[in-house]
Amino acid sequence: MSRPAWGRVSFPHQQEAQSPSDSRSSSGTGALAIASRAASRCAARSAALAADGAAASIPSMKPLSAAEIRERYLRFFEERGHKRMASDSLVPTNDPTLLFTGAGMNQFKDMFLGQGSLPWKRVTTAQKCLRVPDLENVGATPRHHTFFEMLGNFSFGDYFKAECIRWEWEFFTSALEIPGRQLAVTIYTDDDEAYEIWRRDVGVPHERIYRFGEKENFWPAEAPSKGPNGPCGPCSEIYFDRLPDQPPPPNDGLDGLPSDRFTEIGNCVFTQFDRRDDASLAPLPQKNIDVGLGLERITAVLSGARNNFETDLFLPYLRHLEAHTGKRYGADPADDVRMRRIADHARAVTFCIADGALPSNEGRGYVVRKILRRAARDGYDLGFEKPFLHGLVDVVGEVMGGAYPEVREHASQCRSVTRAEEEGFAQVYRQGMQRLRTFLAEHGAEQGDRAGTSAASRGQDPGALPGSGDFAFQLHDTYGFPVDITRAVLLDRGLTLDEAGFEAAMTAQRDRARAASATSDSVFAESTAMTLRQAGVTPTRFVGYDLLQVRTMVRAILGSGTERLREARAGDDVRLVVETTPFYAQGGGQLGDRGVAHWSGGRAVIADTTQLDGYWIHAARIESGRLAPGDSVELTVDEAMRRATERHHTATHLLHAALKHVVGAHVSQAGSEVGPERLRFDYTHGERLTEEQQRRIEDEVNDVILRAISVIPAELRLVDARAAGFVAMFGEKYGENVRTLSIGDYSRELCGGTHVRNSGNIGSFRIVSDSAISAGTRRMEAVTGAVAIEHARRDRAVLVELAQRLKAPLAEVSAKVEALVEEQKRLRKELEKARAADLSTLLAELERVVKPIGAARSAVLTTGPLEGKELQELLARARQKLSPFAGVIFAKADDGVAVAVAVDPAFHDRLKAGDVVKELCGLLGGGGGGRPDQAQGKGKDAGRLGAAQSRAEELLRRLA
RNA sequence: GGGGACGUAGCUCAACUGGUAGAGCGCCUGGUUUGCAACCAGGAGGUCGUCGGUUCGAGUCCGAUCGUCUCCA
Repeated sequence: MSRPAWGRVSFPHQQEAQSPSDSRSSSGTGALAIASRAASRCAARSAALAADGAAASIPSMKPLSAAEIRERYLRFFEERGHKRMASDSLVPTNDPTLLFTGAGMNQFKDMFLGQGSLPWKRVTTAQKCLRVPDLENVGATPRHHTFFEMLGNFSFGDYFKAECIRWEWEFFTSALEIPGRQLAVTIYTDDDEAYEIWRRDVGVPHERIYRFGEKENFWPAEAPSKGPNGPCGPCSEIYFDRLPDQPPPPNDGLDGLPSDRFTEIGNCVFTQFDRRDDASLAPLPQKNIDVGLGLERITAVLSGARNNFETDLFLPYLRHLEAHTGKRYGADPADDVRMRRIADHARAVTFCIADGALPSNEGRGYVVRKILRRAARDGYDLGFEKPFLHGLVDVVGEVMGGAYPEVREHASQCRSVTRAEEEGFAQVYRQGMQRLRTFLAEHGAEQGDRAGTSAASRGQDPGALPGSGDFAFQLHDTYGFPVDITRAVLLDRGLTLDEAGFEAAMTAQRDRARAASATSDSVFAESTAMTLRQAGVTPTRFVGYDLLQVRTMVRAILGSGTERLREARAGDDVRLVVETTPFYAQGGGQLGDRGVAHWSGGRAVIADTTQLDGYWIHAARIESGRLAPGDSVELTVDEAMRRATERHHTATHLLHAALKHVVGAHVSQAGSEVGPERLRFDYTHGERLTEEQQRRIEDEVNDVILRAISVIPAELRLVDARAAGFVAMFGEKYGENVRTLSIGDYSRELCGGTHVRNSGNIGSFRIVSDSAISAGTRRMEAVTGAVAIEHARRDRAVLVELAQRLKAPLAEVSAKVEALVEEQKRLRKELEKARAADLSTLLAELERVVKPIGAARSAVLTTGPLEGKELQELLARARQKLSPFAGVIFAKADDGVAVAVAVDPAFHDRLKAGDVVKELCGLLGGGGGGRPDQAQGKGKDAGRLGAAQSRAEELLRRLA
């Protein structure tokens, strides 16, 4: 786990207050109102939080907007030689071990190991981060968030403690003008170097420098004693002191302090050791600095707010909620918690969706869903009756869009996805309530006082409704119905939940999951890219925008793992890394190029190309000869494949634009895959396209193709591209410089793929299919160029074959089929009628052979082939007409004899239809069975029919 | 990564331990009616997600697969 520069609160006294008990006072009766009680337990925390408000104002400090603080920070470090880099996406691309970006340093992991490819040794960022472990605390405490921003400055083997500490101090005291007397710092137990710098260089008084152990002031926490191995180091935190005039507490006595005096506003991590297997801490050759400051906290401190939410970062959400619910923030502590939580979650969800993490039922999508639903419930409790969360997307855009343009660019996507999720949750909620009501009705909930005696004897909560723990778990686990709602509904009927049972089921589930997942929690996992860098291989130069063939040198040959090979021979499957390549590596939805490599005495086929952090990886099979690093090779891209892919890729851009025109501006891309055979385009839209819409889209795209418009790529700085109105593809990540693609004024998008030079090269465009892939998302597949012609040809072949079979001209195929279907229906009806008539005949025959045996009217009849269904029908009619009936029917067919038996319930003490069938079918070499009143089976040996018939007569005589 | 549930008519869902696939709403036809989900009679509509297996017989049991929902990590 990466310990955050900004982690869980690390001052020992900073545990947030917890209210010990539930509140039961509310008397809401509506289902949703009931749920609100669960939230009210947060009220006490919230009240405690309000109480400390008075101490917070700092007249000497300027209130600064969050945007201003962010900008001052980045500028401050730019002025000190740092490269200002953009925030990494919330979804880490090259790191499958992480669900979300949770700290500023994530994108620089390789740099910290001295193996990164960035040309800078100092960088600064404002990083969007998401963390979910404290989901339930959000809103109830002053400083918990899911989504937050971390301001960071980093040194990769460049400056170290002295500069770092001085600069942080200078930033706070000069750039933000926080009086030095209002700051306190912490250091790691024996980090005297840091102490000296704080004490001497900066001048912090001794009593304001606190020493803590490895749990609080080491990264990763407790690494010296517990690991993991690898880079680690002490850290030093900076705290804001709200009561600077009171004497600082002694180091030992900090536990007893009130929690609201000190707020952590910065953490400097000094990565200087390499922990080894024997728990020794060896000095690292390259010492790093990783500083993180929480923007939300600093904003709160500087604006004198009593908590992070009452700042310009969050107030717009609270006002929006006030306006739409009629409730006033500050009027009711429980509602305040809800409003704060909604504000936090609205930001989190919007940023996640904008970065391509859509709500779903697994992985990171599930986390997004969980956050979104948490907020949806708070909304219900606040009084919203309809989906409302999507209305906050625009607020996120207003507050954050300046620093993070993606939330504005993808606003319509965020709105529609959020709305669909809200509706999905409403559904889950309704169904859960229904199930719960049924359960309560079946368990005598109306006699609540009776419950619990047996529960107590099993060691469960006395008074708990038996079985309610398991049921609540089932509701939660299988149907997603929140347990606190279940609890509240029970309370409303004077019942309590079997908490012990619920916990047990929950624990079992957790244990199962834990046992099953053996995730490595190493922050610095081995990677192919790192192996290559360690070996001194330079990143690949890509020239494929202009060239399809180059002569170059092999730099590395990799086997299946990360190991490097000295040589590859005929038959080997390897991965080649070369100096310069014309092969496009899979990315931006476009598949990697295929082709061949030639060298003197050998040849390899390249089946796919991918990219890893600047290295182009060519998946190759050696066909002949030998190849070793250092050899010269000629690489040739399969041109037909590349050109076909380009046609599909450029067409994808046209399709995107056409969809927006025809279907609506809310449509945006949700993924795409472009290859030589077809293009696949996923987009957000709630309902199926009409034939008419599909036709118009096809027409529009083909129209642009016919107009033969130049397709113009260009390389721009990202900021300039955005300013020029180029649309960023949803869910994609971009570097400093981006490639843009213009197709006249028809389409302007950011795109690093390869394209045709003129829209006319696409040839033609045909939609192949359009279907739903999940709620709110559809997938369209289309083909272009020769493939489109091929498709048309295939369709025509089907038509021609159809016409031949129908012996009709092409134009009349449809009418002919319709006539055939009609005919078939008519025949089927006629057949049914005929069979019904047949059955009537058979029934009449049955009546003729029926004879009384005892009280029963019984018969044994042998007929021609009958279907099982017809036999059943015949017997059913016989039972109705000849009641009380008992009889056997043998239906002879080519493959055996079907046997059906009916016995009126009045005779079941003597004869059961199932038994009769079993015996008769046994005689006939088959099997069968059924209910006592009616049964059927089949025998394969028709030759023994006579024996079976007489046995049947014999059995029926038991009724006498 | 590991669990659980569900896929049946246009929609919402039934079908006991395997034994003739149903209801309500909607739709069509005819009639009656004309103020808030109108009524009566008749009718159409289903490869029971897909593939394979067990069985005399599979919507039902077993396996695989696709999809949806949900929980845990």
